[in-house]
Amino acid sequence: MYVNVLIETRVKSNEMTFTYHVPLELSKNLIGKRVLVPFGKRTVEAFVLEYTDFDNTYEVKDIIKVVDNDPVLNEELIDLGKFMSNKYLCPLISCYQVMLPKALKANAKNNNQVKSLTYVKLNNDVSTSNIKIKSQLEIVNLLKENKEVLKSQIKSKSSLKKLIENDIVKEFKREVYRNVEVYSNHMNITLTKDQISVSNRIKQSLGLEKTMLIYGVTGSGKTEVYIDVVKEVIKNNKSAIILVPEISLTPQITSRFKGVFKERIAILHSSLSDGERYDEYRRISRGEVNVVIGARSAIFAPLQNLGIIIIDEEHSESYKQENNPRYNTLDIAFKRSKTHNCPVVLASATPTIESYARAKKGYYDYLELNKRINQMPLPKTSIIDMKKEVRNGNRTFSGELIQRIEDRLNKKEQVMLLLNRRGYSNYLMCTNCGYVFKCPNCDITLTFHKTSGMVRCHYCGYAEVKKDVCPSCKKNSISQIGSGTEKIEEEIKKEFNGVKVARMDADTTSKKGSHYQIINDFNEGKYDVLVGTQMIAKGLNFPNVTLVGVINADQSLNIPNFRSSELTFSLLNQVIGRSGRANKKGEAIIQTFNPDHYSIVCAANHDYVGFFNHEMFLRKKLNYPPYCFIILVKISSKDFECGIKEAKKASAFLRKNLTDATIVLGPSMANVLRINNNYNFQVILKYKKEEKLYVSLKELIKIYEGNSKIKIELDFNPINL
DNA sequence: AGCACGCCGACT
DNA sequence: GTCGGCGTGCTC
Repeated sequence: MYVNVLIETRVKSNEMTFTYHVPLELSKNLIGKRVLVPFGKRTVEAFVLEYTDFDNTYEVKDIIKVVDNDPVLNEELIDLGKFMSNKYLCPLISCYQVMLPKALKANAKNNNQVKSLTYVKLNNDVSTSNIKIKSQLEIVNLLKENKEVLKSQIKSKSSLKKLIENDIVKEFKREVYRNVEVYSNHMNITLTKDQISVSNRIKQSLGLEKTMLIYGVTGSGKTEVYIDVVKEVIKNNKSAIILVPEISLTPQITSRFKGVFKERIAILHSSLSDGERYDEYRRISRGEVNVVIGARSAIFAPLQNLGIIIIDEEHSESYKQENNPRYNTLDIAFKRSKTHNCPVVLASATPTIESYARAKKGYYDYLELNKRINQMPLPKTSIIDMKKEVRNGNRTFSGELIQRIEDRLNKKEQVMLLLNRRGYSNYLMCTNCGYVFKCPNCDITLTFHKTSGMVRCHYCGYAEVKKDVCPSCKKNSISQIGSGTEKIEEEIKKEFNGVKVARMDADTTSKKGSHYQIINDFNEGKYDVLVGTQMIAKGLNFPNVTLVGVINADQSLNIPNFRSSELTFSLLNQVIGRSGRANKKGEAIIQTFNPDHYSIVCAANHDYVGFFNHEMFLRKKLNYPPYCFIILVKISSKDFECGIKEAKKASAFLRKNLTDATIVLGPSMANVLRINNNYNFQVILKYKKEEKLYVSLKELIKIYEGNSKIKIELDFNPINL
């Protein structure tokens, strides 16, 4: 018997498999299992994809052993991998690897991470009557009473050892799951009329392959609707996947689900250890849970009998994987929805332009939650023109923001301040000669990390000790340019004597549990002000927050990306929504140098539709999605000249081979030309319908396969453009 | 990833 | 001539 297996290696074609012979004693149900095979001079793990006939064109080797008792890839996942590989033209093996937790990937070193505990019990075949020693008798009596006892609970180790040696006591191992600590919070909540009507609409669609979009303003209680619908799904003996962006996978939301679904839920978030993740995954694949809540990769959870897929904050960029395979979670959700005949529910206060457009066109069912559950109006929001403030000498905080913060401090209410720039990490410049510290390998300024005293490159990882003397003019005049969250924290403390400030960004939340700690402490009123990056904008619910301040709304507006307005609108909308969530009226202040920009004005007016219409007008005019699809063809090389030459060839090839229905732009230099000493060029394809697309792209990939000087990569509907 | 193969410069 | 540098291609 012979099988085709998939090996992690840079082979010619994306789907190339290798054929092995299966020794008779190993030969049952190998599909989807991992096997150990000799490969060249190495021994590697491989996924078995299919049975095949003997092939005499090359010498076929034997499988060494079968790694798994149960398949790690079921039929649906095998199929899903092929679908992804075809859709994104990426290596098939990468699709399978991304679906699985580390412990189940096909890996060179096979580290099975099943945790087990050792128990002891009496050997019933051996008499205990001639035991005289007191400590041994105690153990025997204990085992007579309790049958099975954890080995570590028995105090007299030497006596136990003796009993085991004499075959009176047997020890055995039992598999256990690691104890994943999840806070559980059960609230009895009565749904509002609006929530019930949305919930009912979804329930009516269970069992159908369709997509529904909930446009729900911040604080409209989407979580309750999810819980209500999932309860119904479970009643029908089906299962549910709920996806949330990683940063909003906080205890505030997960504990709500845990409180309702108890041990029937698996929670997959990034702070799980590899072992914990493996345990959660096994619980899912064994059918011990029927609800999975997690970030992007949870879309691959091998639940049988899926009844619904809910994608919360569907606009979030985190649903697109930014390295190979560059999949979009929504695509995978639609595919699984088709397989299982179940609805996909997308929800957001700021749906992507594409999703809302599809809902308007009737491709998606449109549902709306347009009122806050507390019946309060959305926060009154003012826009502050920072150009005027700077003229008055207010560089960081406007007079109005200072005055409002003071007011809240007096009232013992809380304030959140958003600055979408991580930490203090800004670039360093010599104020004498203008020298800027740059990475030697990339065209990127180095960012300063105060904790380690190092400057780092966020693209290639290069790091060096921060210098105090300018390498160019030798003057002692290096200064940090711009302000990050840490600087805001400092300045707030300077401005208000005795104010208690917490900061939440990538630097303060790297430790396990610190995220929860900050949220919890702020919630309990241990701090007056919470300063943070976009991390604080999503999903959090603090009843006592009545003021939200955006320090610099232009940060995301100025990035060179056709989605920058959408991003800005969405971020502002989300963070404003953190204000006034309970019974106190909320307020928000946006500081900006572009007070007339439509994304800022619309965000302040809570006007999604206004924003949508304006943005659609521009997208149509400039021919961007949803009026077309975009594919980014990335061409990179260590050699600048070679890169340009091949990028030109690639664009010429595409112009020649694609029809006139496709616009081929470029080649041009990538946003950051040089990363890790690789020069990056790009060709952009815009099309509505292109029948020769896949044929031509496959051919293009083929031209460069095995070319070690040039790397070519495709990004379907890129988010960074 | 690791190893063989092969093509070209330096040197006993 | 021959040793060895490393770029290139292959592994069922």
